[in-house]
Amino acid sequence: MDRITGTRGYAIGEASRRTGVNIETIRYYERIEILPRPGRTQGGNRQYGHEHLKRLFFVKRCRDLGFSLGEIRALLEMADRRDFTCSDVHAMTITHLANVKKKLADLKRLERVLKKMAAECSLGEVPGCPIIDTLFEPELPAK
Amino acid sequence: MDRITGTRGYAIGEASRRTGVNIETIRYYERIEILPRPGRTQGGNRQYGHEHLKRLFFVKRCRDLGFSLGEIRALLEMADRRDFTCSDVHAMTITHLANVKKKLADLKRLERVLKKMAAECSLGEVPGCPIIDTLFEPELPAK
DNA sequence: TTACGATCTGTAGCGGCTACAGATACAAGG
DNA sequence: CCTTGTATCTGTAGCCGCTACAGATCGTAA
Repeated sequence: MDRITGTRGYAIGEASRRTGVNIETIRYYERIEILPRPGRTQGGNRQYGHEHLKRLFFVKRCRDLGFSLGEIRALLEMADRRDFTCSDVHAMTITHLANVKKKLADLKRLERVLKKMAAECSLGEVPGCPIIDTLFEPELPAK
Repeated sequence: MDRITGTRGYAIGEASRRTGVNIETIRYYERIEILPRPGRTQGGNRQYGHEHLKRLFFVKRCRDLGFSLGEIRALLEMADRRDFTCSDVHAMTITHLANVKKKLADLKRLERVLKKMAAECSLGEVPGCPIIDTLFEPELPAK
């Protein structure tokens, strides 16, 4: 595309700054074929166009939303082939949402247990501690 | 200990069943020195005593509570040396609790965004989808 | 031209397991 | 005692999603 338009594109550092994706990570995405190979300068440096940045943004957003690279690959494939239906995407989103909800529930429980442990602690300066004692008990309370 | 008391102890499979820790994981913990090396039978099979199981329970509980193996190592070292004070442990717990709270907040945001995306979807059977469109936007809404 | 930063490739490491392969050990039945 | 079948053994490699090097080359401003 750069060749067609004649524009120079962005070096990898610039792409990194603009998308918030680490340079090493960008190269990693290329290696695992999440990101298509960009053009190169005569010397061999990568040159990214707007399409690449758009895709990188997409990947970053999905990662921020907790999608795995596998899921992202699936989403991108659908988007690339343009044969996806909205309900395909909806299904993936709902599945992912369910996972998130589950993690939320787990974390809430953790929070509760940790708070309880901390509250029971007398903060004494002598050895011995109810937290350690609790941890040595075989059962997680308040399952 | 087995030798002193003359009891046989538990084979690794039994220890795994009793603690809920995977066999491979038990061996892994031994390798990274979270769990002390157990005695062996004449043939070379591991034999665990109650102390080992107790420690395994401890590790499992901590993992379930989201502590890293590094944190667990620190807790165990304190417990082993018996020189820890309750406030040391309290501090670690509070730090960890803060991390959990942060993760909780992040996940809640994810949940909100995912719900919103899903709700905007018309579930149409034709190509094109507001979810994909949203994902291609550079900014995460509702930061 | 020279200097310095940016980028290049390739490889190895992180955490926390998990999954093999191929060799032994052990317990129960005949 | 011998066989069979399961359990366990060691060692190594793989998983995910990066991250961190090392050592070479590119690009650019003075």
